Amino acid sequence: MKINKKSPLPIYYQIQEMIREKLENGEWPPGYMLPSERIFAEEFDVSRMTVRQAVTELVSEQLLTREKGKGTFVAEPKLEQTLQGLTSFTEDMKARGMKASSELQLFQMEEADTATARLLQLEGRSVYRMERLRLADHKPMALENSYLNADMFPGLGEEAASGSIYNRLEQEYGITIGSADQSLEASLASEREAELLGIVPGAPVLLISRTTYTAAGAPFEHVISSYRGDRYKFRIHMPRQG
Amino acid sequence: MKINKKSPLPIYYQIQEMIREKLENGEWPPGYMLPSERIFAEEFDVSRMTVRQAVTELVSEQLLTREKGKGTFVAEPKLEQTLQGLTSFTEDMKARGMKASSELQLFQMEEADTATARLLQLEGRSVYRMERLRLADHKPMALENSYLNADMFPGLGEEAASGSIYNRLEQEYGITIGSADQSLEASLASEREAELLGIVPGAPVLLISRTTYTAAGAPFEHVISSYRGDRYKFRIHMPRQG
DNA sequence: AAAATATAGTTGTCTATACCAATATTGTTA
DNA sequence: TAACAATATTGGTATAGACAACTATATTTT
Repeated sequence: MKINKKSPLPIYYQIQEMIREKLENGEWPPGYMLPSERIFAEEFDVSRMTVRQAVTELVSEQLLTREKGKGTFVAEPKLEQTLQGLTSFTEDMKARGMKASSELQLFQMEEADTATARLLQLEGRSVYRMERLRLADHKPMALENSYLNADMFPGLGEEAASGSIYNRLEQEYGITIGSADQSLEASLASEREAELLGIVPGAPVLLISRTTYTAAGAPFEHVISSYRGDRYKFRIHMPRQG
Repeated sequence: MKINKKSPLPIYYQIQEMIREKLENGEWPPGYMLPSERIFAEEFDVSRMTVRQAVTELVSEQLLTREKGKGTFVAEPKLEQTLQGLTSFTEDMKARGMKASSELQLFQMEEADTATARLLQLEGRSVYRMERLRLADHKPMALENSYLNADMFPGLGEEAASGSIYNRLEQEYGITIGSADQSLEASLASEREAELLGIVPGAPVLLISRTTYTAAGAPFEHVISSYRGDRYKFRIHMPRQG
């Protein structure tokens, strides 16, 4: 509960981070009333406007809510959080109360086809291709084909397929994951898909295609997954207007 | 380009709305550099901080971007906008460059089944049910079944099925559309679906299920749509971490 | 006891100013 | 002309204070 006025970090930012930490570690639970702006200002010996600047951003992130005449309160958890962590099969299954695992079917470097090269904006045409059978509670759920821009991740080995690949890309290759485009369509299982997924050819599958971008806007990954139609529903919450 | 200092509306809000209007009518296109905060302040004869308050919110909405030492600029259109207006079939098709139309198959008041009653949190069990065949460029695209809470919209007639039903609900019944939950899954066309959609039974269809809530959080509509798998892809952009 | 009133505390809005940091522009020099 | 330096402009941070609008509580009046 201290700030450093001589830090190069802005005061409002220090206060903001302090509050954020209280929220994250649960010290200030949903519904909790924060100290008033004047109390904050006095405690830190800063102007009230500086406190307001710290709080305003957290309010716009919907972590806090302000009520005129009453106070500032910790917001209820956003339903919107369903959107986050959704890229990861592991996270997705965890949220559904299932245990995720996978069987590596294939890992190799290869020449990208035209569509993939275009999506990944490839200079050269080398991609890592990774095919994994995704299991939920040890039962087949999806067949996933990933294509990674090989130029961006030199020396990536087969062991990357196990564990959290995103963490590794962020830590070892210094990228920051930004946004993603996804498309979903209904299709029928091919022979190979059917065999691996344990369904009959022609059974319905949900085809999910995703392109993931770095925070800088560079596409680095393209994934095409076939989910068993009888086991998987894609859920999404749309905050406003739809 | 005027503000009214004696209006009960806050000055920062008036400035904000003025800017918003310039953005919406295209007077200030993407990339356009806004007058500097000091210019604004002088022009309106207000404090620079007041101008900043107006701009800050628009920046947090990603309609504007600020660059230190350079200026404040109109942001490029958000890809995220694909999320908005997505509830409406008409809007969706328009965004895809196609013309939407529909054929009303059924409109009646009926008793809700258990699942629908639960989703809509019905007191009574009356719902309007509306079945519409949705066409894009005059070709069948989806079969849509809507269930509306009848208690909330007394006297709704068959003519509601044509035109923008959301506008009507907002204007005549005073609701404000808030959020929505959607789920997507792959399935196979039933006999009836196949006939209306012009495909063979067992062809892949994308089942989209949506529950729409008012801004106050009350569910008022549940829609189940079957989209032709060969003609429709559901696209979504996930801003961060997604 | 109930109703009206005062009071204190909260966020909301706004001012006028000051200085900092990053960038763009202009002027000067080699 | 090119490189460098000075200046101007822009947004970023921060202050100290003021009054308004709203809420809750305490007090007084009826």
